[in-house]
Amino acid sequence: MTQRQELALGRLLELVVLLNQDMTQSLATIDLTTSRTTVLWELRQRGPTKQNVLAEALKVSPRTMTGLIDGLVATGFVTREPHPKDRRATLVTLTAHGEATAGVMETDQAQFVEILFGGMGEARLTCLFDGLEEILARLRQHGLRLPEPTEAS
Amino acid sequence: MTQRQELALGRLLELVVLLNQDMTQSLATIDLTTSRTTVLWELRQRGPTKQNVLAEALKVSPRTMTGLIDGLVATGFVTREPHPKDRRATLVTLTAHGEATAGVMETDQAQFVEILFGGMGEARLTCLFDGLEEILARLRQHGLRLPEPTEAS
DNA sequence: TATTGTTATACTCTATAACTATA
DNA sequence: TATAGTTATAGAGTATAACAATA
Repeated sequence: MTQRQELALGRLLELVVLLNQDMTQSLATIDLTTSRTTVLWELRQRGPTKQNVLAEALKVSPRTMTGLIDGLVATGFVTREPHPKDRRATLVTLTAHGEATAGVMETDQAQFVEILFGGMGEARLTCLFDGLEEILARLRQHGLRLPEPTEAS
Repeated sequence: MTQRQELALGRLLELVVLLNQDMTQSLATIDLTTSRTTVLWELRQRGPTKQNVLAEALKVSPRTMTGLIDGLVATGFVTREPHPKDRRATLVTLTAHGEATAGVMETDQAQFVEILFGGMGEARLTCLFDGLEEILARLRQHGLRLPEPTEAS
């Protein structure tokens, strides 16, 4: 492990932390959490959706999805509607507020991109992008896992 | 917002998610969480430390630190020792197991670096690093925040 | 019998407020 | 009076298991 590689990992982790913090904070100001926002995002793409489908999309248990929807209903982003063909199921549906919020998030994303990459040279952007791609590929190749923790103690 | 910028943000967020998942999973196999691991890391640098110092280091409330230490005590990574000069305070101290684990994590980090950057060309590594630095600088400049969420609904 | 979503239970991270022991 | 850490309480995300209603 060269020192430059170690530094690069440091920057990467720093970025992970910062991006998480920023997103969490910003979303909190509009009564959202990252998990609930992901649900909103899915609903925007899919339209009214069954809970189990959402649970699979987020790779989360059905029970956890119940909780997320509970929160979104309580804060007025979605409603639970009866499924027209299957009385066991409910269709989670965006409210007007939910739609509006999801729409605004697209604008915000554009502004965020501007902050991160605005005015960054073509060459550097390409290079950064390719680097990220390569890291992602490597991570996926290794089964998306950190090295098996060498047994401690 | 160009399409390439949008793609770059996508990769960045993907990486954030993957790194978080991987770290969480790997740590779970040795009975740790990311928060508790951060405490371990601090203890390794600082030696026996008062809880309030740790709370400030993690930017977390004293109450939250109590919970984190409770967990680390229960799983055998640290002990609470009386502070020699201040009977109000406790000194959180790594056990042998805690020391060993913290040590192993350094090795793991090296392996992880190898996965991410091993054999990556000098030029690309430099470029990636510089790109990350630039993004971090931009984020910091903008007060570590996403754009003020344009009022929804 | 299989599926959908719930209740029941549990663990983690997070916070504020009130309180105890000590400085 | 101020500080260190606790109990009390609360909300959010996560999970498994048991169960009701429906397919």
